Amino acid sequence: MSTKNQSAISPTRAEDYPEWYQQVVRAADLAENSPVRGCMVIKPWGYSLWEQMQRVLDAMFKATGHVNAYFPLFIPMHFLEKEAEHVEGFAKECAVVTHHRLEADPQGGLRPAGPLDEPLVVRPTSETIIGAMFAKWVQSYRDLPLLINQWANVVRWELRTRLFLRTTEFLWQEGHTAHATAGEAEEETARMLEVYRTFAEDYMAMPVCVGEKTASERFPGAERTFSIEAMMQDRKALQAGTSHFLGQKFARASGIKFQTEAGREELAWTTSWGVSTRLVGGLVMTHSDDDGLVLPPRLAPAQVVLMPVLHQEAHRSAVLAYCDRVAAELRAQTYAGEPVRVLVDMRDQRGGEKVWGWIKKGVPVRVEIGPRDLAQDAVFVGRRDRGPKERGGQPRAEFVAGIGALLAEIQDGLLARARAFQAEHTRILDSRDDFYAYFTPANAEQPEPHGGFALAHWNGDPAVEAQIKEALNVTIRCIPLAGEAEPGTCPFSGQPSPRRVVFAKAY
RNA sequence: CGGGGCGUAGCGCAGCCUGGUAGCGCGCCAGCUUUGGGAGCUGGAUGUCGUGGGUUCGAAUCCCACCGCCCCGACCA
Repeated sequence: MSTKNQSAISPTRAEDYPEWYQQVVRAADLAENSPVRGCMVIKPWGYSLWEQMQRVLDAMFKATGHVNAYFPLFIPMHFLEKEAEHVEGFAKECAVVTHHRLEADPQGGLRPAGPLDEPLVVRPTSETIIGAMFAKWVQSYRDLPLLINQWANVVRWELRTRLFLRTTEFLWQEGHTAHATAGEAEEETARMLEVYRTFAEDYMAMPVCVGEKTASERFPGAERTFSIEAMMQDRKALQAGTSHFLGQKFARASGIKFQTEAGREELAWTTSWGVSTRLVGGLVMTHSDDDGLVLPPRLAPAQVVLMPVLHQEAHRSAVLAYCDRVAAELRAQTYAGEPVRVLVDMRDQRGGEKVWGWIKKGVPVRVEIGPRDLAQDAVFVGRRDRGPKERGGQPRAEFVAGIGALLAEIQDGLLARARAFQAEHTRILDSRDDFYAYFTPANAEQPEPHGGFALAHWNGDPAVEAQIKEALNVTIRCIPLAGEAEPGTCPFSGQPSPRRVVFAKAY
């Protein structure tokens, strides 16, 4: 087969962005749809990517004083009823278990038997059950702060799903903490938001806007919700992580009380924060190109893949030995304080197929090693952040010694490119007309990529927010925390505005 | 749940308008050839044409209902 496709992924981003996303996920073998509607099977390459994320985040949580625990999947239904806003927010999307036994039915199938006294809700999030446990664990101010995280699956019965971005069941971590004072809980909320920002930018190479949510976008039951918002290549915003200051609402609902040093009984102040497998989707849509996935080195399950060229039997053992040597030398090198992750692809497959396979899987550095390289003590190197044809020979020792720097260069390059993209599609807008024009595609039938982030003034009125959402499907992604608050005039209401907020279409 | 598109071999699709008993590409299997590159040739295996009903001598094709998938909305991490 001759090479006729210009790119490995079809359609391209420009042709059909949603379809491109699905094809990238598939071509990289990250995940596929399951027999159960809305759920996904995460395949080994996708899961190892999630494992990399888990590993880094888990270390960051531990470094900030948190410990892991595990709470049950099932929540007694009446627990959900404890916090009014929380019920309202999640009731619609809860899966409910009502039976505990199956028996044969007359048609030869199975039917549920043994109804439960009280139905169990499959956790959509664990505030309520963790709150119930915290209430038992917290007696004294000496028990605070209580800093717990759990890695778990949760279920939210969504109407519309997309691999990684929104699935019925997804994997995540949820941190839950209890504190003696509002100030400490607010500090915790900010601290974890900063952990997420660091992770997104330094590891995922995904620049984010950090800010607070408006009331309408707030977590059900939270007093304040903060998020990191990233821009995907179709210029839509992706909420990539959230951190909530829950005030005393859940403490009141669950009875998390403690005695102060003075002997008074007080309600604790709680927080919760989480990121999910949605981050994988965000990673895909931030860096990938029309040839498939592009992984930032710090999270790539394999940072370098070695592909021995084994055409002639006569050279086979020598090439393999050389390959092993290069692999060992690379593994002895470090990048970002860790040994370089090297994978040797020994599969009996045609060279071109193998190369394209790893391009589509996004491995940062590809190395082809054949007899010719061996003879010259060299390697043949390709970078995922460059074109597939842009590759060349290099002395072995030089390549090995420079691998850490090369990976750093790729990582930094991806972040810089993503930052430039975000900056390019962020506008300061001061008139209603400009705003509407910015978010209206020229061709409504086949909308071309348009819009982005708009920094505009807002008077703080939810009605104004709702009206914009209604008209343009554009929402306030966050009220940015960074930078000086610059007062101005809300172009939608003509009223004064304390500062600019970030508007965008969102996932 | 509304609007649009689509369910035919493992994957991607043609065939449907104008009914006659299923085809292409890739993949897979075998053999030979090739080898710094998503290989070439030859041969081969693989389909209750989403499900159920109807019309008909005959349905992938026409009609009805249902199910599922994708996109755009409503809802959401």
